[in-house]
Amino acid sequence: MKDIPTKYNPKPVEERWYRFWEEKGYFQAEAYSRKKPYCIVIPPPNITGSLHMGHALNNTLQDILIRWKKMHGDNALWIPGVDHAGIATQNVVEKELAEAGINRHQLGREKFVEKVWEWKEKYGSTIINQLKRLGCACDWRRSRFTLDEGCSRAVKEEFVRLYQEGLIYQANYIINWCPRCRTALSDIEVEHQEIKGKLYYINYPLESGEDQVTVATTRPETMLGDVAVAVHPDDKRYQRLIGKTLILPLVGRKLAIITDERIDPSFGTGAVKITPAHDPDDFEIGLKQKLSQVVVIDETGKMTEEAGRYRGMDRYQCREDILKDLKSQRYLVKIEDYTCPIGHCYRCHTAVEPLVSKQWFVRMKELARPAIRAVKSERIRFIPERWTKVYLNWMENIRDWCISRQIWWGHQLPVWHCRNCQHLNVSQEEPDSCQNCGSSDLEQDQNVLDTWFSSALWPFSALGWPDETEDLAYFYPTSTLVTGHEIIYFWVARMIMMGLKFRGDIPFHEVYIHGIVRDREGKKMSKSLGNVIDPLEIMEEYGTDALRLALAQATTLGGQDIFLSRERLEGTRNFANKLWNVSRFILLNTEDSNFKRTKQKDLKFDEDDEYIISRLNQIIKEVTDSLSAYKFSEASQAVYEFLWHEFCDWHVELSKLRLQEGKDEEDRRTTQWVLQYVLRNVLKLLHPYMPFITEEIWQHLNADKGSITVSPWPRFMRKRVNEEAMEKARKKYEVITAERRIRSGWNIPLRKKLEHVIKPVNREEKEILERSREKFIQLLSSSRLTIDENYEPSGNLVSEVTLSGTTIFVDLGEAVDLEQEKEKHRKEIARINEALKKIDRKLSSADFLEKAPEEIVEKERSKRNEYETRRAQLLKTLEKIK
RNA sequence: GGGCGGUUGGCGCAGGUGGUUAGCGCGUCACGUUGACAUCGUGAAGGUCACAGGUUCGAAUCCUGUACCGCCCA
Repeated sequence: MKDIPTKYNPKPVEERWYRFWEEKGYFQAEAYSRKKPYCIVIPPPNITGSLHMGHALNNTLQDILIRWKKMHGDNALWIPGVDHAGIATQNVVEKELAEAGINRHQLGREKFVEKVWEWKEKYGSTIINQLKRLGCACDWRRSRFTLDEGCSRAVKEEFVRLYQEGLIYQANYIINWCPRCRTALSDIEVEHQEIKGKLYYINYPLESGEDQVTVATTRPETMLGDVAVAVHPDDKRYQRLIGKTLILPLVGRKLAIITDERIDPSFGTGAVKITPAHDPDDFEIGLKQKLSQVVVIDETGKMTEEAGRYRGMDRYQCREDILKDLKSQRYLVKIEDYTCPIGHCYRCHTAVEPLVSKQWFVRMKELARPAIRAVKSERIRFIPERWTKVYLNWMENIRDWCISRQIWWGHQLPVWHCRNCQHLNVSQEEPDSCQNCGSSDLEQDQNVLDTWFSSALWPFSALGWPDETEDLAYFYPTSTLVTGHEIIYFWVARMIMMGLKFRGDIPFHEVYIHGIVRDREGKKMSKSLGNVIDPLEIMEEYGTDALRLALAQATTLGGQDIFLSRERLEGTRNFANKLWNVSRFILLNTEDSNFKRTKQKDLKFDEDDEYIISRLNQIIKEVTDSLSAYKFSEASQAVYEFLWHEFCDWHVELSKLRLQEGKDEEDRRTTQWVLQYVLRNVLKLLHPYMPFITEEIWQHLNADKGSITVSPWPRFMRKRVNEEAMEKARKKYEVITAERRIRSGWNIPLRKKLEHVIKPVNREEKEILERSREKFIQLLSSSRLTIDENYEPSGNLVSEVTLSGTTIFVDLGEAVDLEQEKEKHRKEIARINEALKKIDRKLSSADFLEKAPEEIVEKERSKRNEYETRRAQLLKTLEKIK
């Protein structure tokens, strides 16, 4: 303990204490406790993932809540786990195979899935280990995987029940198809990006040859699948043509000119080609008007047989060829620049192709209804509140959910097709024979389910569902969900729907939505932009606690996006070092005391003690209140300010004199006790944010077993807040600050001792200052100190005045030019005059006196008095300067 | 096109329910190596709170509109 280094070194500390916590089982929670449950389920990171800043933020906030609640006395459980991430994981393994020159089809489904499991065993725990480095207090015994045995049963249960209730159906419908991943995607898995493209105007001649219609399109290659041309029914330009027939250029197909309300007359020419097989809007129109669907692009993005001589061509190459042909045959009228949103696969960013395909869907309206109610009735609360609207807006316009994916990694549908009678056998276990015809010629559906279909169950599947476990009974509904706004639709909404559906209860009470981590320029951090700040690198360089504190401090109540920079991290690292060093000081100066055995009644607190204990209590309240309201930043800021700028800057400095041995033993013991008392409480308040350094110091302080992790959270004690003592102490600190302004103004270093005269503004202040005479002599570096209410300044004196009007004079000894001193005072007087004018304006307004609350008026009056007193002092001093 | 946010000193941000001498961190300037800490200390400079109206005794804070920036949905 004697050789505590002057610099905090995070690395060994972090390794040591995380192991210790795990070994002691501090993160474990059981259902049988009589304590209040507090439960968070982790937003399961993707098994292919590696910790990025978004994870770091998300999990830091959860860890803060868990650690705080645990100290607060709740039975806090944080359930960890990972997500099997169907498409993403399959992509990763396929890529690996491709390097060896193999594709999954050569391997076959079974072998491929085996390979993915192997991959999972090998790399799937990367992110878990990174979460441990971050300090996460998860109950790792309970770690779950969305594809483990229990979750798989849960998914089957979910599917079968929804199917039996008619909420799952199979249909031929236009869906979003990723030609690279070769699978269907749900609507929200498509990201729209504005792409600079062209708008092509093409002439479609009338069958009669007497006229033509110009249509505008951004995707000319889809014209091969055109089955009609549509205009708005009220569009005057086309009235005479409605019902007539056009000939599709290059193809020769006959197209009817139809009308539809959905056509926007201001787009292009107001006449739109209709391609039901390749455009979602056209698909709807096609259904309504019973048009045929001509499929011209296949699942690989190539042109089909229907495309005639363009068959087999890539969709983009086909576009070029079509344009060339249209041009040479004089059908192409003009080309305009046009920017339009193009859907891209959220996993691989390939442009999505709308395709008609047979897929499985969940009927959402009925599931959404109770989920809307749960939020509207405030049984579930979003924080910040504004996300409620975002959630409701989506839920109220919800569309059916395409849940089947044409990949191999995931939950295969519990559906068996009868090859004999085509009956669909839907059941948890594989049936021996068809329930309809008894045939044993069955084949399981090849599709797997959307990963979110299993994530939707997470808050209860992670607690044991479909079994009715004690955990489920005790911890469900969970308490808080912490996540980013980008997955409100994907995950939050679906958990609410499924929770209500299968548990008859909400999955969580509160949803805390935090911002997205962005770089200095406000861009979202991403590998492709090369602007990532790697949290692992940061932990290495600045320490985990510094990273955590920086992230927590960067959050706002409004859930604004977060900007992270190295400067900010330097700041929190420095703070950790400050904490380290003040602890070092206290440890070195309290070695001969015993905090635990000291009784408060044997101590003698002075004003400075009262001040710091009062402030500590206010901070305890502030931190506790802030955390209760998810004000992560405010809470940490409060301790930060308190520790550094009140405790270190003032109290510790004032303590130094009192720690001298052989002077006043009682005072010395008191000082030691207060230093430890404040430090211990500060460590606790900081522990949720900075678990490692606080544990390290805590262990030094206690030098015995136990852990700060399970120490009780500080309690706010109103009676320890002594307003009067705080007021008095502040008066003292102001005098010292005033003297420092003098030194700074005249460039006098502290090492040079000076003669000081303090002229207290009144008897009361005189008493306060007298009591701290010794402390003043030390802090002011005074060779002689006079405190005199009736002091009449003379000689080469410079001075400063406090807010209340107490003046401190310093004799500069030799003759100095006092012009700048006079100017300073004049300026100050002028400033006071301005302030007084403003106050007088208020106080002379009848309206103000009449309508403003009495206490506000009173405040203005006392402000006025203070200003006047101060001005009087300044004027008096000014007069004496010659 | 609809919706949601943002606009406060050079930079990044705080400032629920109106009354503060408008705060904080970084940066800047000056001084400083007093054994906890130079990852430090002391002091200082720097803001018509985007703009225009309105409500009010009183607006950074509430209302309306405008401008610019960002995000989401269609």
